[in-house]
Amino acid sequence: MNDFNQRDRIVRYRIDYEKELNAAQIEAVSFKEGALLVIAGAGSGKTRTLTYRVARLVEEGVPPQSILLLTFTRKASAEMLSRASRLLDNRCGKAAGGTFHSFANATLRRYAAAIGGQSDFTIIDRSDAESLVGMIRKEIAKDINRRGFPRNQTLLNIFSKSVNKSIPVEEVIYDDYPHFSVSVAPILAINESYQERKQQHKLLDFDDLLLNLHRVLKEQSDLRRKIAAAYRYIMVDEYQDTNQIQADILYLLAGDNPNVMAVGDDSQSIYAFRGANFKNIMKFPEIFPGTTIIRLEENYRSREPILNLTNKIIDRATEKYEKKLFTRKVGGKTPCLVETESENGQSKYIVDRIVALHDDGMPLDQIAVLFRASFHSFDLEIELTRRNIAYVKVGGFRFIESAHIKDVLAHLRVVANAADRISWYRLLLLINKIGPKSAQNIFQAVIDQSAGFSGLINLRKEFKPNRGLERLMELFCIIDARPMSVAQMGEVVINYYGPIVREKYDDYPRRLKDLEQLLSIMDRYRSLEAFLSDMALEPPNVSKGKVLSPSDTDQAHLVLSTIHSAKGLEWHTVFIIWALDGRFPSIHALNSQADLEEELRLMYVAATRAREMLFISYPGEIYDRGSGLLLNNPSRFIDGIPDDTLERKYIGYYLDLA
DNA sequence: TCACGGAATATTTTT
DNA sequence: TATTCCGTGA
Repeated sequence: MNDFNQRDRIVRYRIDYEKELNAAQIEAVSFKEGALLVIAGAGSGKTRTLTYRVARLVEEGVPPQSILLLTFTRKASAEMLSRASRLLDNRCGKAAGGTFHSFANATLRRYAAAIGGQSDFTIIDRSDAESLVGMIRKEIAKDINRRGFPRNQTLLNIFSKSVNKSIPVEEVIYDDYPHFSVSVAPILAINESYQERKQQHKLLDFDDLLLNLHRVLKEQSDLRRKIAAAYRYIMVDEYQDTNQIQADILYLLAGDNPNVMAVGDDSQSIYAFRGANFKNIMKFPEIFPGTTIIRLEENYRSREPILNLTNKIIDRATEKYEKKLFTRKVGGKTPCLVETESENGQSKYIVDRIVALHDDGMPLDQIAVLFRASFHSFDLEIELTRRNIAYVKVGGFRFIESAHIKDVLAHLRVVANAADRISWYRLLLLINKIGPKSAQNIFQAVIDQSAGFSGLINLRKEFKPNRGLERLMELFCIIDARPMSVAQMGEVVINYYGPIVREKYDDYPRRLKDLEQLLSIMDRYRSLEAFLSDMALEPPNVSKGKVLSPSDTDQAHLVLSTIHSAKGLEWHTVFIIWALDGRFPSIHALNSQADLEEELRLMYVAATRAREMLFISYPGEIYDRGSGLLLNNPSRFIDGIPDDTLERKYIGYYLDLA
């Protein structure tokens, strides 16, 4: 028996852990020194365990500031910490929490001086990165013929994969994109130039955040020790979705006396496409010798018939930690597999069921419709609107990615970082009569002055501004003249941008509404830098066009969500749509065993979201335009499961109504 | 050098 | 079904 367990008897805890947790959970929560791996099955109280552990450590007298909770989204960590605060007291809120990316961002800015870097970098998202790559390829590789050369998007996928999997770019090409092998040289040249440009313009993409943090920790051992000493207790949630660099960062952060707790479920690893490697979780005990392993196998979420099905689904995975989930929630309805005669028949069936449930008194926010890809819900959305059912859509294309939002942000970004070439281009090209060439000249002239964004104002003589450019100069004069709050700055930018959006888009009223929404978000920030970082790192997850007006938020909404965005959540009733072989699994995953396994886990994640009722549906016959195939089989992940586990139904009565 | 129109080309999930 | 790219005319 170790010291800690002896103390356990003496200390009087304010929280009654024995009563609130099961044996395995208590073991995890009261674990103190060393490395701990918690293999937590779906619905086994993973979040609960992490939350109680934070509270427990604080009760033990650990200073909350020395606890670091790394999660998959910042929302998740904020929620856990606030739950811990409610359990114990608000000391728990002082623990540090966030994603690997947000932690990297904060750390790099804080220690910028010490590492000889700059703190006024801008974080660029995927589409920013794409336009940068686009600029470069035009300059250095204009002679490459279009055909047979990867698009910007693909180029970025290659670069990013190389970083996230810690393997050279060439190798990624040979392994995953053999058809581009002939273009290795120009691709490498573009990559090199891309890395240079980012440095020049003080831009960091998502991968750079992790890379830079990793490099700093690795190369500057004094600083590493300092940071490691600051965070004596580290917890990582969703460990199955970390990649190699994140695992390395964790190792370096943990220091020589690692107190690290990793929680995850290899069966729920669904982010391989961005370099996540579920084998990380298998390797954890090797990296931290002497790791204690605890399994949480009791499922508190789902009724037995649902769990029977999900156990059957994950049985088909070939590589996993063996675990057997069980539940005490016996009884309940057998999950249903529903074939409908068409896509619209599927939508109508779903809406009918939802209306029926709602009429029986079920709140709409207890129901979710989940799907593999964002566009799978288009037809359903039309049907829901027609029947007047309130819904929110999560995942897929986002609010923040729409052109008008990015336009406004570009103006703010050059204020924060005048070297941000992407944003200069973006905002200059909005102006009439200014194209790439003029934008380049103006950008260069601004940079040459090294007077920040306000350098633009002094260019009157050189560039003989037209009306549009004149207005932009006036805008920057206003911003330059006096200090402003984030929201005030947003307001003057939107005032400036108003005429542009009216001219550019027919649907400008809707877009102007979005900008209002953006303003109300800005209102919550005191520093422009923090606002911009957050917009890149954790933008509002609600899809575009579905931004809620404040009056709407009280009302319960049906949830439509991609499965990826549904991770960690649960509902009373869950519908999984488009469980059609070729859609789910996606047609593009069919020729790779690893991809198929990932899709299988995705189906598992979707099905384990349900507490009481689960419906899986697919349209009976769909012609796939892309491949020319006729898709007419249910998803292989649920096909062939006996009727007593998954009840089959065919719904054909909508045929005449379509 | 810019703007516009027609043609070509496709995957999806997110920090 | 959109979006993105290229060539042409002003």
